[in-house]
Amino acid sequence: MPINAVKGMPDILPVDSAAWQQIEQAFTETVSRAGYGLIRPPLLENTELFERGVGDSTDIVTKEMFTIEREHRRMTLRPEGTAGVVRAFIEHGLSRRPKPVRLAYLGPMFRYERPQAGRQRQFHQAGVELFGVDSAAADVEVIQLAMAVIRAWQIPPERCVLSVNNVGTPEDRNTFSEAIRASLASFDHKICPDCRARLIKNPIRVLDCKVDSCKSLYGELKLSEKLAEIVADGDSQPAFEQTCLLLGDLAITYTLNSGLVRGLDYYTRTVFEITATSGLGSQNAVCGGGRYNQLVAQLGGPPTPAVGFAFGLERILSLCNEFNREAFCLKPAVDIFVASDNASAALQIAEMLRNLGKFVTVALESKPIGKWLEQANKQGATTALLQGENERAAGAWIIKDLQSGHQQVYEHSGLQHYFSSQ
RNA sequence: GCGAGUGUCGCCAAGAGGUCAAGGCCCCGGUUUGUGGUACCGGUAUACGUGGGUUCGAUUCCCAUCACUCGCCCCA
Repeated sequence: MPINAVKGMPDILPVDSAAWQQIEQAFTETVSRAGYGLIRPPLLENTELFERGVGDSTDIVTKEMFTIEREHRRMTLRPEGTAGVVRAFIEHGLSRRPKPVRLAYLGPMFRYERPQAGRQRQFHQAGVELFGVDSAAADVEVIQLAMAVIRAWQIPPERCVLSVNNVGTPEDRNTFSEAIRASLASFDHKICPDCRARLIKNPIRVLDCKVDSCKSLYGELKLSEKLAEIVADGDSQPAFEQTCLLLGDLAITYTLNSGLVRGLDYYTRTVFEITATSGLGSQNAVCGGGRYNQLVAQLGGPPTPAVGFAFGLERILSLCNEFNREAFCLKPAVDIFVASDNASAALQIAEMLRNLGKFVTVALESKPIGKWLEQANKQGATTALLQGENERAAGAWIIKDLQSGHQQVYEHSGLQHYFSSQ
C-alpha cells in the first residue's frame, strides 16, 4: 500500500521550486529595501495565542486549526502569521527597540479547510508588520509596500484592485454591536444559525454573512451604512481620511468598500484587501491587511499600534504563471557535465569546478562516450568534460561545447585555468 | 459541513458488454561497440481507484465506498 500525502498538503517539485524561489526572493528584496527585517517564528505556537490573537469567534479559530495536545499543552500549527510575530515582538523586548520596528515573514501556514482552487491546507504567506506608529503615513507605507511587491512580481497593475475601509475604533465597534443587536432583536428567527452565534460573540461579523436571506435583510436594515455612520463620527475617521488623501497623493488607486470586514478580529481603523480581477475564481483575495492597534496589548505587551499585510503566495504564483511564464523558466541547472572512467578524478574535478562557481554534475557510471554525451544533453549541460581511455592515459580531458559541437583536448593541469577564465 | 464532476501505465489519452485493453510522451536498448541533440527499429510496466451487484461473461451497466478536482462557506 503506497502512502500518499495528507489531504491539502501538496508537494512542491523541482520544476516549480525555481518559481517559488523567485517569488520569495522578490518579496524579501523589496521589503528589505524598505527597512523590514526578516523574522522566522516557529510553525507551532500555544493554541491560546491564536484564540486570543486571531479571535475566538473567528472561523479560523473555531473550525480551521490543526491542534495537537502533548502533556496537557495544546499547540497549534500557525493559521496566519501576525499572532506569532506579535508574540515574538513582545517576548524578545522588541518593543524597546527604536520605533518603528519593521518585520517581515515568509512561510507555510495551516488551516483545516476543504481544499479547492487557490486554497490548500498548507499554504504560504508572505507579510510585513510595522510596529509603534499610529500615523496615516504608516498605513500608507504598508499599502505602498504591498503595491511595490506586486510590481516586483511583475504582475500587471490592472490585474489587481485595492479596496480599503475604516472599521473604526473598538468603541465604534461596541456601539455598532449594540446597534446590530438592537436592530436584529426581532429577527432572531429569520437569520441563519451562524449569524445568531455572531450576534452573541461578535456582531460586526454578520456583515460578512453570505447567506442570501441574511444579506438581503441586512441590506434592508442598512447595517453596513450604519457602521459607516458610526465610524464616520468616531475618533478614527480623521486619520483614515488622511490615509485616503495620502493614497491619492501617491497615485495609488483604491475603492472604498464599506462592506469590507476582515475575518480576523484584531483589526482597527484601516483595513485593506487586494483582489485579483480574474483568473483565481472565487479565491481571488491575494493580499489582506490593516491596522491592529489593540493586539499587542491584548497579548500582554505594552500598548503598541501596528499595521501589516499578508500575501497568499500560491495565488500569486498562479497569477505569475498565467502572465509571466517565461520569467519563471528554469535556467539550465547544469553548466558542466564531467565524465571519466576514473571516478575519483571526475569527482575531484567536479568539486574544483563547483568551487569556481560552476553548476556541475558527474557521470556516476562508466559508459561509452556517446552515452555520456546523451546523458549530458538530457541534463541540459552546456559543456561536457570527458575523459575516456585515451585521454586518461595522456592525462588529458576533452572539453566539448554542446551547442556548437566544438571540442578541444586539454591537459589536466590546464583545466582550472581554462574554466576560471570562462 | 453542504453541492457537483472525474477516476484506464510515471504523464497525456482512445476504447467497447465477449480473442492479446490503442496511441503519444517519458524511460531503457539498438541502428551508430570513443562522440549527444534529428530519424528509424525494438523494449520495460502488478494500468481500467476499491468493494459488491446484474450477466454465461464486466474495465464497459447498477449500487456503495474511497480518492482527486471544482463550487458553496471562509480566507491569503
